[in-house]
Amino acid sequence: MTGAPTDATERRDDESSARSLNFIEQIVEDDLASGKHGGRVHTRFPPEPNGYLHIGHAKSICLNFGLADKYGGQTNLRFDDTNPVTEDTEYVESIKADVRWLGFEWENEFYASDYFDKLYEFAESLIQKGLAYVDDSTSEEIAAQKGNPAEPGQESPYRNRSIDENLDLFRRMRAGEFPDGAKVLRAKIDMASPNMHFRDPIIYRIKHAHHHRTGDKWCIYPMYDFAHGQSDSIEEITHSVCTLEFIPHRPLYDWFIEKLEIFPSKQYEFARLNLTYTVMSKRKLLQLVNEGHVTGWDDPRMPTISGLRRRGYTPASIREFADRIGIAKRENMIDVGLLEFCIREELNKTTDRVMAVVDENPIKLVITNYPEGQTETLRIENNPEDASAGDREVPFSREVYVERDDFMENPPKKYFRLAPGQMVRLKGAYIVRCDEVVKDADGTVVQLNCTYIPESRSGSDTSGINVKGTIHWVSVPHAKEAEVRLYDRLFTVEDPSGEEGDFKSYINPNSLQVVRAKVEPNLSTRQVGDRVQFMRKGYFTVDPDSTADLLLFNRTVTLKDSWGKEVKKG
RNA sequence: AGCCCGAUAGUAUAAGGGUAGUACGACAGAUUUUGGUUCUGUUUGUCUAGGUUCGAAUCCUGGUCGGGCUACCA
Repeated sequence: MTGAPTDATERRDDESSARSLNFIEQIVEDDLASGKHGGRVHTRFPPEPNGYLHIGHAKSICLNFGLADKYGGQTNLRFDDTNPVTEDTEYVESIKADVRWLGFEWENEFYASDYFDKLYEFAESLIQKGLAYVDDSTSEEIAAQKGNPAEPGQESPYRNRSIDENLDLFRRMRAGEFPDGAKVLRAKIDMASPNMHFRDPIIYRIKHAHHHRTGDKWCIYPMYDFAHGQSDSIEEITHSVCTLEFIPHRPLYDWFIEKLEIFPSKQYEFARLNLTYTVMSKRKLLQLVNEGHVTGWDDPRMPTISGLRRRGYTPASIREFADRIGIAKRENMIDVGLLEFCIREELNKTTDRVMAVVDENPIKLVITNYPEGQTETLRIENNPEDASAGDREVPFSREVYVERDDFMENPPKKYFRLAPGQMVRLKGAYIVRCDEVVKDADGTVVQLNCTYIPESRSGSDTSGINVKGTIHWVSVPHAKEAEVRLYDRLFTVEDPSGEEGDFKSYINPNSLQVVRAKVEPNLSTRQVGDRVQFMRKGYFTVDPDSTADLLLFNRTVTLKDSWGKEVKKG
C-alpha cells in the first residue's frame, strides 16, 4: 500500500505528464480556453490518392485523429483529388484500409472533388471582385514572369483584362473551348511579393482528363492552393495540420479565406518524419517499386503501412512509435531503432515462444546415451512474460538439429554454447555434453555426438549441475520445413537522400536473405498474420504467400543481441 | 541576395522568467532454463555575443549554423 506522500508524488507526475503537450495541443487548448469555435475541435487527414501511405503519414494520422480523440472532436478523411492525371481509386482503397488498420475511424469521408462546383463559384466570385484573371501566357512565360526570390516578377500582359472578359473566358475554359495549357486562371495579388506564392498564383488549369470520381464533367481543375484551404473551410475544420513545406502557403491560405469571406480554418505546420536507413518520399518509394528494387508497395522492407503490416508490425506499435517521437517544428531524423524498440516491447509481452533452427545447413546433435527410437513429449511454457499463455507439447528424441552458430570448436572465453567437452541445456529438455565432433571430407562439422544427463530434465532437475548456456533445438524426426525471410535495413547509410548521388546506389544488397529452417511441428497450425518469437532469434510473422505445404515466415525484428555486439567488439 | 522556419545529451522530446527532466541508445552490474525480458546504476545537453531581470533554455537585438521558398504537383 502506498501512503499519502507517494500518492501526492504520483499525482504530481500525472499532472506534469498530462501537461507535457506538444505545441499543437497547446494551441488547441488555448483555443478551447478562449472559447474559439464554441469549443469545437475538427481536424482532417488529407491524403492525395496517388500513392500508398507510409510511416510518415502514420505520424500525421495519429496526430490528427489523436487530437480529435483527446479533445472530444472529429476527424474527416478527405482525399485531395484535384489532379486527375495522377490519382486513382486503387489508392483510395488502400489508404482507407491502412487508416482503419492503424485503428482510426473517420467522421466523414470527403473528396476535394465533392467541392468542384463550390470551388468554381469561389473562383467566379474572385473574378467578380477583380481578384483573379485569365492568363493566356504559356507556362514558360509565366515562369519567366515570376522572377526570383530576390527580384520582383513582371506583371502578365493579360493581368488587366476586364471582369466581364475574365468571366467570359473562364466560363469558356470550363465549357471546354480551349486545349490544355491554353489558359489559366490566376489570382491577382502582388508580383513583387517576397513570398513567391503571392506572385499571382495559378488557381485553375485546363486538363481534359478523366477524373476518378467526377468522370468527364470537368476539364478545368483547381490547384492545391485553391482547393485545400477552401475544403477545410467548407468542412469547418478548426485546426488544419500539415507539414513544414506548406508554411509559405499559409499566407495564401489565409488570403483566399479572407477574400472569399468563408469559415476561418487555420493551418498549423509540424516537421515531417524522417527515419534512418530509409527514404520517405512518395516519389522515391515509387521508384523502388517500379524499378524492382522491392517486390511491391507492401514489400516488408518498405516503410509503407502495408509493408510494415506484412513485416509483422502491429497497429499499436506504430501508434506507440508516433507517440514517442513527439511533434515539433524542428527537422528531425529518428533512429529506426526506436521503431524496433516499440515492436519488440509489444511482441515480448504478446507472442508465443517457439523453437526454430533458422539455418540452411544445421548441425545434427546425436545423444549417444539416449535410447534409439525413443521419443518423449515435453511441456514448454509459451511465454515467460505471460503465464496465461499456457504451455505446449514439444517432441524430443535422440537426434536434434541445432544451429551452426551455437557450436564452436575453439571458443573464446565467454562462449556459453556448445564446444568440445562443454555442457549446455537444450531448452525445456536436458543438459548435454559435447563429446565428439564429426566432420565430413571437407572438414565441415556435420554432427556432434553428445551425452545427456537423465536427471537434468527441465522441471525435475535433480542433477545439481548449472550450465551457463541454453540453446534451442528441433527434433530431427519431428521437424517441419519452413522458409524464413530475414529482412534487414533497405539502405546501408543513415540518410540515403542526403548522400551524394543517387539514393539507389546505397541500397543494401543484403536487405533480404531467404533461408530454409527446421521448425517445431506445432507451428504448422499457425495462420497467416500470426506472430511468434523464434527463441533467441527474433519475432516472426506468417506471410500471406504461405501454402499448405510450406510456411513462410517474415522476420519482423531480431531480438536484442548483446553477445553479437560483444563479438563485434572483438 | 530577399523572405520564411528552426537550433536543449548520440537521436528525439519536455521545462510557458525560478532545481534542465523523460524516452530510446551507449556503458557497468544484478537476475535469468532465451547472451531475450526485468531491475539497478553511470554517462552525455541549452549554437554564439550582447541586452532586459534579483533570476533567462525561456523575453529582446546582432551573429553563426541548418532547412525551405522561384511546378499548369500536393
